[in-house]
Amino acid sequence: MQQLLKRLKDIHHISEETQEHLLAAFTQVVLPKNEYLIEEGRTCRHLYFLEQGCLRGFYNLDGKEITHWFGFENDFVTSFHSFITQTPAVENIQLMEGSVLWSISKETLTKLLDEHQEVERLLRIAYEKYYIRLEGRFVNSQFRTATERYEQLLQENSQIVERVPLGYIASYLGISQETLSRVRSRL
Amino acid sequence: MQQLLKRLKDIHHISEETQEHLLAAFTQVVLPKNEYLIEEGRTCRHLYFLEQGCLRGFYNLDGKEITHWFGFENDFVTSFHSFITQTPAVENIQLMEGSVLWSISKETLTKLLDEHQEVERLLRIAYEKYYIRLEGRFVNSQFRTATERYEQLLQENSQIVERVPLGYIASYLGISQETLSRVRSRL
DNA sequence: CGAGGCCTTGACCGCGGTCAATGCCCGTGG
DNA sequence: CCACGGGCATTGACCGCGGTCAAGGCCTCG
Repeated sequence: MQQLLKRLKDIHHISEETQEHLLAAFTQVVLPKNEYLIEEGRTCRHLYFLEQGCLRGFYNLDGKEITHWFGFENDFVTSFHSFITQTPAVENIQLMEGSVLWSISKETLTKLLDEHQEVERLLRIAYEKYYIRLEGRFVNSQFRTATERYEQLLQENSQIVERVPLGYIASYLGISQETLSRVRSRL
Repeated sequence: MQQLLKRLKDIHHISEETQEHLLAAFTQVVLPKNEYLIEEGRTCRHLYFLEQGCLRGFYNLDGKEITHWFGFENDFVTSFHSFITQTPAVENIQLMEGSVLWSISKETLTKLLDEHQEVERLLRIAYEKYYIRLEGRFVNSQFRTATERYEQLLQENSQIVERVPLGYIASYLGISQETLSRVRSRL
């Protein structure tokens, strides 16, 4: 809970009063490894803060699972498309470790947004950050060889390599598991 | 100007009073073909609304220009990374046609955000939309063959094909111009 | 001890990149 | 009016990166 509050305050200053209302809006969720947070086809009604653990977002393409992002400690996670539009998700979110999360429903968030201008600003700034993070990934994803992608991952997100099975990492990088294995053997 | 107002109202309802303040904050800019809106290395201090015309965002990689997005009528455009963080841009934005734009400075926008909760909400919702749009592009960019990418572009953004040189489209799709040409000849 | 998950290694080959030549269209100037 | 040059697109030759298929090694866990 303190972790969540600290993360929120890192985004933008929050008054004492709003802090209380914010924290009261979140509910703790503890789930075991391999559990699903969201399944494809169902509408995602919650936004989660990941206090402890890690998870992956993946979708199915021609019968294969494509992992396209990972979440770690202090990330806000959900199927954004589904959560924002309240339409069925095209992706799944699955825990890769037993995790501790804090959950807030769409309705509760909407209420907070109506009642506290600070929350509106907080969310706007959070979106800004998430937008440019995604943009950065997008720009780096094209026009790089398999080796370059892996080396960049090592430099910028080495915890992924340490905590995640190689098969997931391969599809995250947009290459096959076999190619990733060969890249690693050449170091 | 009416176009800009309509676009804003499409995002979220705005009171009469806020409407006036919003419109007063924008300045018209008319620029000829090939002009730059933003150049790499300079910090981007304005957000633009594109009323008429079209443009491209591109960055340099190993001496080649990589066009990674296009803007058309009714788009809000800027180098988001640079505009949000107020650090030097890594990309360029260049007009592909003579264009009519409406410009708002970072300072003016910040002031509006402080004074009108509605603007804060408007921007938050705009970011939501832009975020899921980018996410969609990202998911579709990997694991598709050159032919699939082009066919999808034809279906979803046929105006790009009609208004933009093929060389730009090729790098937008993440393929070489020659490959795009061959894909097109096979129809 | 066997089964299954995870990773590695080998053989093969096709997609798509690079390089280079050529064609086509258009604006500009002699 | 035609000639020339530049921008844009097409086409061919070549070949390497990385994908697929398949086999095998190495854990861990029941």
